[in-house]
Amino acid sequence: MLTERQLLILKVTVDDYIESAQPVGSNQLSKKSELPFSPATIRNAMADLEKMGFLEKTHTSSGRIPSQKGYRYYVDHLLTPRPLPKQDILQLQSIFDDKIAETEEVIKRSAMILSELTNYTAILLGPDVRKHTVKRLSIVPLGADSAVAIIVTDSGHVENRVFPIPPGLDPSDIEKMVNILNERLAGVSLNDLHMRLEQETLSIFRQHINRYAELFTTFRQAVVLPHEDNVYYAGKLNILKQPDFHDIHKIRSLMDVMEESKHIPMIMPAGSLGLQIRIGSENTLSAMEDCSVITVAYAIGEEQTGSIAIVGPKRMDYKRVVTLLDTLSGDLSKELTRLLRGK
Amino acid sequence: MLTERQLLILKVTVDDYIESAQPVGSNQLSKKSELPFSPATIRNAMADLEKMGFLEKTHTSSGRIPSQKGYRYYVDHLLTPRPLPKQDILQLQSIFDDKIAETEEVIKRSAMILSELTNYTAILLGPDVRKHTVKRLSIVPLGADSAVAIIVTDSGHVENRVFPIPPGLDPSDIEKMVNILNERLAGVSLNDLHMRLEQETLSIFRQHINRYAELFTTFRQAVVLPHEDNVYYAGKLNILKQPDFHDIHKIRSLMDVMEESKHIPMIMPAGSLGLQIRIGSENTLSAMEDCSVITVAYAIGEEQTGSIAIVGPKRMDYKRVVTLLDTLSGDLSKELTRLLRGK
DNA sequence: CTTAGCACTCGAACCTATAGAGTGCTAACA
DNA sequence: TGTTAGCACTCTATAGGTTCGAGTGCTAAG
Repeated sequence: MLTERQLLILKVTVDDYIESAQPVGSNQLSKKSELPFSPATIRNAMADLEKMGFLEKTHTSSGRIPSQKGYRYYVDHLLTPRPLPKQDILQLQSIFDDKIAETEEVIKRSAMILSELTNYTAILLGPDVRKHTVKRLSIVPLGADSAVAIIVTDSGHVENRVFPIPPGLDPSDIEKMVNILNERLAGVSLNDLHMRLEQETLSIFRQHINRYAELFTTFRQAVVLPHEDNVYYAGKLNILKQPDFHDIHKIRSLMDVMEESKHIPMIMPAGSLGLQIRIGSENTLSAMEDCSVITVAYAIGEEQTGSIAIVGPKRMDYKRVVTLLDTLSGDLSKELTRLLRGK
Repeated sequence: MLTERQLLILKVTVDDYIESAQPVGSNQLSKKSELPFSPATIRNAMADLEKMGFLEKTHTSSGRIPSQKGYRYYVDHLLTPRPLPKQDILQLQSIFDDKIAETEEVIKRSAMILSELTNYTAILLGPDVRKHTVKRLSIVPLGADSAVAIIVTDSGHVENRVFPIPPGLDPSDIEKMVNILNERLAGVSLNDLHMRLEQETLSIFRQHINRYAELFTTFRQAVVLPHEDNVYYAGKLNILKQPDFHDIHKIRSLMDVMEESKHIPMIMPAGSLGLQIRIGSENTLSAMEDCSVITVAYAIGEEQTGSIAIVGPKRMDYKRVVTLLDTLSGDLSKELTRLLRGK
């Protein structure tokens, strides 16, 4: 068990290291007014903390830095959230200042502001497009042999894809097809669209449309969404500002991993409610073993969710980021739900 | 005037430095079979080349590296284009392998392949969306108070934006409006859209639609396109592979500049036909003074153009990149024009 | 005109000494 | 008994010195 004093010293050590990025020594600490002890006393306590695995030395006679376990304890027990400075609150609220009507636009702005406020990298995951439902389908012919298929969802999101149409097709057939599609598929989620397309409309096409087979096949291919996940990054270059990252190779593999959208689920695991902090090797990806990631979910209405992640060095300003994310996730949920309801 | 031998030695020196990234010495060069001279002879020639400003020394007793003037001369007079290896040609052609119908998709893939083939950063500028013409306008109401405006262009590009609609508006009015818009504005370029909207449709709205003013105002705001230029990047992280860039601050300001789309016109000036090479400080942006940029334009049909840029170190493999860009720009023009014609 | 020879220069790598920050331990102190 | 002063010790970072090697410029011989 840790004594009061040890706790205090652990906290101050971590705080100091977070701020200075330099190993912390007992002399330095003894100068702080929170710690009215002599360097020797602090040394003893730090030695204990090291024995227990909360602190580490970079070499025999250096000051100490928090270990992974040290950060973990700090985050779990020593984080005294402090209200955000007004300046920050104002800036967070500026996200919603202009009356933006688009979910995606709001999310993009959130990412930007967040990366500016933290100086870390912000990754925002929008709500899963596949849960959106079809509001309107349309097909706009572009010329003799191609057309663009457009799907508008209830959220105002628009998916579109150009696809080839069989040559010599009667334009009125396309019109018929669009009507049937809208009649049958309005309200279907994008996820089910592909399946329902066959179930509900194929037989009707067969009855009403000449040469339905070719048209149907190419259209179906167009609406299989190899949609990019809607991930928004901001402040990718902020990593380069951190003194913790000096090794170009590490930076590269880190940036590589973050760009690659297939790694997103590893960085911000879905389905976790509330705020999550992963420190160093607690991250699944080895390229991120020197990083900490803080994630939080937000909600849009009752069903849809998105998530926010901040990626920074292990030595990140947890206190500040946690408060920022807490606030933003609340605001974002409120605002986006309001937007959704309006529709 | 330069002698034959000096030319040869300049060329080999630049070639060697491009390959090795190390200052080139006379001993090293004398071992090459292209240069059957003694080190002393080569030394004399190199001393001359230095006096004339084509080569530089990093310090008194070091080997030499090409100066800006040296690169310029090399590029202007000593570049002997060499046919592309089959491997590269195959990979370039793989861009058009799948029958992709979308211009944007083709451009994206080109950027990717190009950055892979060169190991530099590729920036591709798509054709100016503002020159595309309206194929179909539509408005899809999302609920009581908002709707999404959709513009499909002749190229198959889709612009969309959510905008608020006045509460209590008659849905049939929207339908009327869409009909009028399509009747009057089909074929208008996106650039002129805003102007023509007022000229051609406002008076008609006045006659046919109740409360046209509010609807018109918000709709007009929606179709003012603060469209992102369609710029596609690939291989942004390739800079980190170059041994020339070790200073994290320089890397950061370079990456910063490249991300910011407002700098794009500075990086790849429009309106230049043919292939352009800018070396070091020939670039307008000071963040790019250690880079070379090679740009080339491509055409889509008779009117539209886009451009391709490769950003790498001054010590870039000009020969290879020039050939690659020449080939790709031709292929791209052909393929995209074909795509356009089909519509 | 070319080249061999040679003295010279400079950076990179390595060693050494020193200063300074920090530690652990012991003994004195309240 | 817990706290602190004192002290020897450790290790890094820095600066200075030496050596090695690659490269140069110049001169004189071929």
